[in-house]
Amino acid sequence: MVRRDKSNYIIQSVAHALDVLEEFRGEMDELGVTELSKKLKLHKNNVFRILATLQSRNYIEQNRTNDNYRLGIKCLELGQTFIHQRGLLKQAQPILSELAESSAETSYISIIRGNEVVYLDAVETTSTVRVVSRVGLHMPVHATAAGKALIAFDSEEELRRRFHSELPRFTKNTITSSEEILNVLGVVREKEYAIDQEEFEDGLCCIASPVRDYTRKVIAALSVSGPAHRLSIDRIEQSVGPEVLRCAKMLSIRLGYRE
Amino acid sequence: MVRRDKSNYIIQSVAHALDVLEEFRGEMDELGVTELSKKLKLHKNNVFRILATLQSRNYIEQNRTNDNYRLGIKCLELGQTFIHQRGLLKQAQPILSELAESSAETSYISIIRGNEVVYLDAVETTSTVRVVSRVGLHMPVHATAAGKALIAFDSEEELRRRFHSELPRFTKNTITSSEEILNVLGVVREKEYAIDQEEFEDGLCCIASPVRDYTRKVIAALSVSGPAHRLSIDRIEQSVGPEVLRCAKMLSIRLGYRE
DNA sequence: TACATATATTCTATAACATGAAAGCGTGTC
DNA sequence: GACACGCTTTCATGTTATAGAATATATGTA
Repeated sequence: MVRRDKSNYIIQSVAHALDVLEEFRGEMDELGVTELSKKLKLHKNNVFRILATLQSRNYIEQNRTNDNYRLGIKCLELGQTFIHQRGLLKQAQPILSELAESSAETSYISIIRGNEVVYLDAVETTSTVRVVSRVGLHMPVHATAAGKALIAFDSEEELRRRFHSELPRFTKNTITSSEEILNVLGVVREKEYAIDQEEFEDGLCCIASPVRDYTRKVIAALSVSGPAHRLSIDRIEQSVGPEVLRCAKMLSIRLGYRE
Repeated sequence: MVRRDKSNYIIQSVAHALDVLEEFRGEMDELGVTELSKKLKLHKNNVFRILATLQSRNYIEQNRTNDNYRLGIKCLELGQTFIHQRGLLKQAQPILSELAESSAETSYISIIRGNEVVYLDAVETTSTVRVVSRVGLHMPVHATAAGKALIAFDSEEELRRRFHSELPRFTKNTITSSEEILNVLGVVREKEYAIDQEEFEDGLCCIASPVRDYTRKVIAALSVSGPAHRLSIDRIEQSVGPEVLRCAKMLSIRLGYRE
């Protein structure tokens, strides 16, 4: 079906009401009927009735001393509902499942706390060889894919502040040079996903991609981890890497991110 | 005039739209047209058109994979606007009072709008020599302490975009060189408070400190202003500056800021 | 494959109601 | 007191929101 544009179905009176509501976004937090009427080219009686309707639901309230109108508490509640419903873990759940299935590895959602990655949730792989779950663990930023994805888009100043000396080693693959990690992060920024090839734990590889929200900032990392023998460079670059990136972008959109 | 109850002026179609919007408050974050139609006893076509209208303004968005609808980013923005317009002033009130008392000068809370500082509220000094209140006034960012505090933490790119040519002069002390203002802002970032020494108005000095909220961004400036003869450099650096900073930090915490 | 079901979307005509015009009321200023 | 201004109230009509039905698509089942 070729869908008609939804603008064909707009209800004019509702749109006018939204016009009124949106006038309160400006620098003036209190507005009068006449002022709104002039700004919106609506008759005063119309503005009054729209305000009365919005006021009846507490989206708008009236300052009794000067008769001006301002936003009401319902606006705050609506915003809080948005935040609640669009919460990270809730929105991540279906995407973690999808990623675990499509990659056949364990998927994770993690955040940054100081210099550590915190794994918040996971969906296990169905493969026969499993790795130990990381949920609840704190891990070093520089030696994990999730950590790299979480910080890759920080400012250069912030990154230099974070990496100014030799980094702790965990395996023979761990990157311990600040200079080298900064280079790797440049690659992460280009590819939009990060890799950990047995840098934190022998035999374990991870791929992670940044997740953003309505603030447009990286707020989490979506990642997949599995044994090195299953996660070859080929498989990472041809299949799992782009899949993690795709899922991370999907999650970002669900969290209100707009490119 | 005995005012009639405003329920006499409610616009039914707008009320229906608000009914639809409010159905998204529950645990179900995604809802379909038919479900909403049944819950609200509105015809499906009506619900569809209301959703289309709300969607055109981003109060509602549609999940493309399952055709369900959910709250859109505008709800968050509306909530944020409410917080901005109502939360700040309410939380600032007691701190303005405290600061006016401890500094024995007039305290202000102000925000930035474009290239101007807007003074939202003030608590007067109890000193015998008073200055004219600035509440409601718009003033140039570069020539006021509040303006400097509001922009000091913008990115260098943003600051260079803002200050790229000669700045307007108000007094013999006004900083008119873009290069110099950028240097001064560096000092503001170090001290976490800004000074205006008769730069906008002869005989008037101000000290301002940035106020942040849960977004971790600078959203307002807390300031003190008084006559130059009372606000010596010594007094500013030894007493009033740190006091303004302390109060600004207190207000930041009240607004949800966490270091 | 055919059929049933469910849902979002599309179309249309009419009567309901949103709009526009004007009047009323309260407050402030000269 | 006269006038200006802004919010609120009243009323009639014509615009448009509503109600009813149809359409298109996807999914599930036999």
